[in-house]
Amino acid sequence: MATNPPSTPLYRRLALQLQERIDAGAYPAGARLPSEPELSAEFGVNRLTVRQAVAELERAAVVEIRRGVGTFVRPPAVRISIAVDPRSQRVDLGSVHAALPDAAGGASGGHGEDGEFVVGAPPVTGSAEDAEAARQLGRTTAELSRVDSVIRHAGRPQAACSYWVPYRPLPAELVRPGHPGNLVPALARATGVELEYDWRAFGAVGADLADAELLGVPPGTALLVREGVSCTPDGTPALYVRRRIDGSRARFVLRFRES
Amino acid sequence: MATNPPSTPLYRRLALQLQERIDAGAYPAGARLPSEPELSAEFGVNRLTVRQAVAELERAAVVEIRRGVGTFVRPPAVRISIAVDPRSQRVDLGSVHAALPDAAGGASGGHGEDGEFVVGAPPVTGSAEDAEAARQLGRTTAELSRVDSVIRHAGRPQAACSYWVPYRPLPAELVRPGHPGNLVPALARATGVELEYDWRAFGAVGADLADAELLGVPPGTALLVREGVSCTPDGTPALYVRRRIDGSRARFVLRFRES
DNA sequence: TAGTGGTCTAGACCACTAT
DNA sequence: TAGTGGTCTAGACCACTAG
Repeated sequence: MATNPPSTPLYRRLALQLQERIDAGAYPAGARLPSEPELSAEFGVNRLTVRQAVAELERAAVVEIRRGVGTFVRPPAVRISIAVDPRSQRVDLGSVHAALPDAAGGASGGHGEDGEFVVGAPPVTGSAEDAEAARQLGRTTAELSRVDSVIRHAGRPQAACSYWVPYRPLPAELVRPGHPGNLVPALARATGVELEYDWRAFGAVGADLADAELLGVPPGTALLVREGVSCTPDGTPALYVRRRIDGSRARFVLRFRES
Repeated sequence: MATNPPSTPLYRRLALQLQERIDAGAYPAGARLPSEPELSAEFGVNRLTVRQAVAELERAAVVEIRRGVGTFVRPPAVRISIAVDPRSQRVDLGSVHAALPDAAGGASGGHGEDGEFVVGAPPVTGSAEDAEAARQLGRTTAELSRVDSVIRHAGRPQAACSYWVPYRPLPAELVRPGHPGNLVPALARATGVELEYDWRAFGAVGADLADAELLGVPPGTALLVREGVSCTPDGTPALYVRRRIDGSRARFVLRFRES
């Protein structure tokens, strides 16, 4: 890179230069960046340094790396907007199910693979997630059942979901890997309770290795987390749910004005 | 690592092994992991491979790397809960300002540095963010002013904020790097309008290089994004705001039940 | 000063995608 | 097959933190 390190590491200066080129339109949206050996030669740095720079841009969702093909400038994010009615209290509105059909997906899609699919019913152990669920439901982990699922749409996994209920055992057919449709109503039926919102929270977290695998994204990808407790009409906590959604593909919207 | 690659790369298998040890309590929360040379020797792999594994765990918020000190298992996330009243329509509720005083920060804190600080008023160009703001406000970029700020608390930057208003120029003192307190009311006063929510959305994104710098986190860190439009009582869009908050430090909560 | 993580290089080989 | 990105090694030097 010619100049001396002004304390900023080489790979970051390289990333900034590439970012500048993209912002300036030298590499427009959809365009392929020069290959790693080409960048390596142009800037006079090792290929690994190039990779480190490009990896940062990928994590910032600036470029998309396609193995065996090249690295491409991402077009402006097109994200599914999932409506959350701030006033509605019943049922699990704002769910990914409700929103996905309206998705303005660029790629065609059209598979028989859409829907929610159980991926397993892991035992509730003392893991951090399980402990949190127990705390939220005011139970011990021994009283809880857990179901994990994936919601697929347009041929891609879009959301990873985990549900905890203070009820066990769950019916075998509900828990068998397959596609029982929307899990929240199914769980409500199975446990014999009516569900309404208690609270929901939005957070962000880097994908851990398991979620990365489930969602088909690199570990560390920014995920939007929507978690919360639903309860029976008398206020008894009856469901803790935690959904992880690829942040570059979806967002939740609250509208405050009529019309 | 002894065995042959079962198609899963070495560094990921290493990451999984470390994750297992952490889950099993071999490295409890707060404990220091073996140093990179130690892990390198123990598993018989190159130090760079170790680093790649540990870097994944860091991005998944499993460990925290402290330069010159070591790598430590992160304790269960303690995140600020920022309340969003789903029914309230006036003012900028759910703001970071309102929530920060209640923060259950483990570290002491107690600095005179808390508050919102203007970091600049960059010209509104054709950047992707500026274009989005113009679209949301129904204006051209030439009509907009922009202010960027950082909200600091407990000695740390907690949120990066950008505001766009269809009004220019803004008063110089509002835009001068410093600490004008809460910017939303200040902007409302400066532009002479009353603000109420139109909509707010929650998303997640990896920190780009600029936000990483502002927030003091590694690029690619999962950020919680809260964006939206506020308008005048007659429905004219008057403010587009976009806040980025370190996802491991905060979340937004909507409560649906009274009490 | 000793030990930790951070950066960078050179070179090798592999896996995937397109043609 | 040729070209792309993915993984891994060996070794060097630097920057930061603690005692």
